[in-house]
Amino acid sequence: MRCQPLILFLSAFSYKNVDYCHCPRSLFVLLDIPKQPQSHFRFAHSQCSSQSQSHHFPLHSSLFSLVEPIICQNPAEISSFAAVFNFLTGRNLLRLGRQVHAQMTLRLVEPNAFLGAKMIAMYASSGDLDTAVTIFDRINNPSLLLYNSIIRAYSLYGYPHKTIGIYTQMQSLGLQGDHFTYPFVLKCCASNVWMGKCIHGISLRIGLEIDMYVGTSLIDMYVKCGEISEAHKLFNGMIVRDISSWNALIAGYMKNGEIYVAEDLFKRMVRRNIISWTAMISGYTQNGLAERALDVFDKMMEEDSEVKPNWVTIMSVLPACAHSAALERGRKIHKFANEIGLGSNVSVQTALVAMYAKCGSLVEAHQCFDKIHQQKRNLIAWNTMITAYASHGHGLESVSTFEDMIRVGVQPDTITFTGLLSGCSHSGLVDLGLKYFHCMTKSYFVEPEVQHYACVVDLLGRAGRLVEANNLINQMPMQAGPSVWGALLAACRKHRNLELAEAAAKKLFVLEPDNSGNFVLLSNMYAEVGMWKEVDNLRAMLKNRGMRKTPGCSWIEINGKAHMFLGGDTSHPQAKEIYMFLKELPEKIKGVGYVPDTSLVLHDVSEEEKEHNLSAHSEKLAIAFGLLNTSPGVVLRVTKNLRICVDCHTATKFISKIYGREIIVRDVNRFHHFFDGKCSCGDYW
DNA sequence: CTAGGGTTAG
Repeated sequence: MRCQPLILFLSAFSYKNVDYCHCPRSLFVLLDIPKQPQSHFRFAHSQCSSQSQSHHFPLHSSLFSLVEPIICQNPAEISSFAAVFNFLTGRNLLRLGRQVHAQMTLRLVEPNAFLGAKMIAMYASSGDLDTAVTIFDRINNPSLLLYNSIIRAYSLYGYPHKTIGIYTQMQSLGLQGDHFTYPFVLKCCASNVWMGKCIHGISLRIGLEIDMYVGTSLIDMYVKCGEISEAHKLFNGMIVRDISSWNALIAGYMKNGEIYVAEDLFKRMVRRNIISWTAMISGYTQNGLAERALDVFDKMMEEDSEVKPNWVTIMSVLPACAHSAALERGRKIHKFANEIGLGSNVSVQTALVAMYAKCGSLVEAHQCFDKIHQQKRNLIAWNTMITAYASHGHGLESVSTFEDMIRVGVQPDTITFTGLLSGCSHSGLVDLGLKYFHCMTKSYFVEPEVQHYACVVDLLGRAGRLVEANNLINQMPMQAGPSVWGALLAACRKHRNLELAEAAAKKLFVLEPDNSGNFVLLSNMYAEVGMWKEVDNLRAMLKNRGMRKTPGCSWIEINGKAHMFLGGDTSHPQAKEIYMFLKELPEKIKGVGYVPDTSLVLHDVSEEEKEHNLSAHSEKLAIAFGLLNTSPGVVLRVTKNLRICVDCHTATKFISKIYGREIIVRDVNRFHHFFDGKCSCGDYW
């Protein structure tokens, strides 16, 4: 094989699309390796340092034999090596890169600033920042290009201090930085407006603010520092505006909760790309408007055929399905993701696991997790699966998944333990949970945080060990947050400890003054023991603060369409049938042992809600609607915005028995699988 | 070179 064309080819291919027709056949081996999306940067980092490295690079020796002739024929050619490193950049081929590097060293090729920059780019993109830094340190006559590549590396790895340090060092050498430097330096000012403003000033002084990339980076910087008006000012003053400048501003307004401004900007855009659409979709999701997110996704698919959804788009729309428990929608998007070749993207797969779990289909969630290639299973993927099991009350599976994760050498983090501990508490695995809690620092190097304490308070509390739970709160090394007191309050409700409940509620009224749920819970406890004066006091407090009890709301998806019910709702077209069904229900299930729990009827907060008697609870309406509109054997999946009430829980158990149905209810904090008269929570929720 | 991003407790 002649080598010069190969070098030319490699360098050309690294920059632009190349006409494939003239390539030697063997080169297709090289061509088949896609450039990795940038996120692999971060993950490659941890993957490469784990022991399973060798599985990543099965192609190395054959690839190396392709690259070798170039090196052999031009042993001292800096440009040959530069072309090869350039090609390897972004392809996650660390070992091959190291082989080339070794050959280079053997042939006594000393890298200059140009070659050094290419090497740094290769190492940084393959997850080996340390080597990139070493190379940088050894180059004697650094150039702007060299500085840019190390700044890029540091900034993408998320080391703001290092980036700024190198940038300062560069300045002290008299190198100003160019339009390639500033986007990366600005990325590091995300939470430091002061620094951002300094860099902004410098870029103005050297006349870079007219650069599109620098301009957009400045907008993004101000957005990330929470100074949206500053960002908008910059946007207005920009001479050359790009789609990305609009996108950055739209995303900023969405993050700031100013949806209308974002919508207006989006409407005013002359041209939109996939990022504009994705910004809208994820913006809606972030602001809790899942339905709108799904609508925008559909609209994009209908109206804008130019635009092609990518993995970020899919990842942004799946949480919207999860949020609204739209299982059918989620399945469709899953199919679509497979069609456009995103089926083996870890991030998409992880989003799928979460979506299926949150839509109540633990089976499909697990199937998706299984399909994630062993080596690609990163921290987030494991966390998602552990949390999925936890929310479905499969504590033992949470634990065994956690142990698998440890076995394959993935280091757990704080979220892993919240998942694991909540799994233990949802399943009543008190001792196991306590064991993990007590050894998490020593064995796994994860320091307990507030949310872990909340899980353990919940764990002890559900089991009735209220005094221990309370003691734990007193021993906490940090301030107990709302989640901790909330867990204690819920436990006190379950085990009827009014004294502790009052203490917990008192804290919560201060910590969460807008959460009516705490008032309602305590009021229900007073009512249970007939302390009506206290009930009245709490009602008055609610009223004074202008709050109302959050109305109960449930929905069920049938044939891909969501049907929503409020407590006592009569507005549904089939309301008559539903109420007829519910009227006859108690008599039917009394036959198999149902005893209505009417205690809660008396405790509704406001008078007008008294009419919403037990049979009209929103979850019952949804279940009745489901039974009336599906064929026998179909699984019913109901989602509720609050916790399921005791009577509905009991009734649903009996319904599952006499109708032979599997009914899956997602309430605010967990899943209940009803089947054959039993619930997966074991009445432990 | 810039813009969009999957996992968190009651």
